[in-house]
Amino acid sequence: MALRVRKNRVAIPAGVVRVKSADAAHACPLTRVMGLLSGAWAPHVVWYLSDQPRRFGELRLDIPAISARVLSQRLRELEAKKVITRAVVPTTPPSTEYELTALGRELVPALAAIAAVGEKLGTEEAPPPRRRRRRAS
Amino acid sequence: MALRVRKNRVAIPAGVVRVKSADAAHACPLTRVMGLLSGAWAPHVVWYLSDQPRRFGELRLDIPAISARVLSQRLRELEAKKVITRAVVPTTPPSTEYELTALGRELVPALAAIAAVGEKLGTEEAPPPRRRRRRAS
DNA sequence: CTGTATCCAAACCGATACTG
DNA sequence: CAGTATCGGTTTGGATACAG
Repeated sequence: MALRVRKNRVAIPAGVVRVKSADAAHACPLTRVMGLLSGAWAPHVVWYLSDQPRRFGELRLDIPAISARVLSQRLRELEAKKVITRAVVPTTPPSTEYELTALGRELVPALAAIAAVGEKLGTEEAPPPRRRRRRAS
Repeated sequence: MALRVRKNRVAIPAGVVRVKSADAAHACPLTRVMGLLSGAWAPHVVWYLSDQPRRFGELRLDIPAISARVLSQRLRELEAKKVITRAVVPTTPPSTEYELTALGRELVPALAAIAAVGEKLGTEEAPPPRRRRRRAS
């Protein structure tokens, strides 16, 4: 993995190299996992699925701020990435069970670590994730 | 914090409540931290800053895929959120030192957990984070 | 109940060019 | 070196309405 920008490579004077951080050793392990959790809500989905399998509507209640559209999108993406499984229970009315796969469960400790930080920061005021104001009209 | 969607609230028959997951107990601790790491590159910035303070150009080399514009944006956002500090060293040419704050260091373990998962998944092929194809023209 | 389709806004990102 | 300005493109997300 070439360690240099494509276009605007900055010329660092040889000898001023302070510390070669990205040495392919612990290069970008974040990238892989981040790819699995793309989108602001994917982590929440996995998180709420970590307790036990849940259904669409339950997840919707777990994450009030999410819209059905986005929840559906993330769910299908996570399914495609083998992070969760989708099981349709042919009842009336039909219901679906979403559950973490082995891969998905791998992510839980990481999310737990994040949640732990959140708890620790805790009480401090927390700016809402990313509220969008609807246009004034 | 009302546990119900604003508009499209789904009516779950009372008695079918499987498990009350989001009970304000371990509600959404992710949200707070996610807000700190908004954007696909913010985690990387914090991650590469976890070793030691680094300069703008160094971070740019650490994260080849990032553009100067976005790096600058994230840097200023993280500074505003008190995750990092910016110190301008009045030399010629001028240089700047970015360093994690106490808050920023809180995030490192969480990122380490993510990185650990990434390492564990490791060798498996990893779809690039979110490569954008430039337009064909 | 479980989604999907449209419409629209905002966040995010890269390339390039330019300033102090 | 350290940024910012501008431009255009992609991605994510909310609201609403509607379908199986």
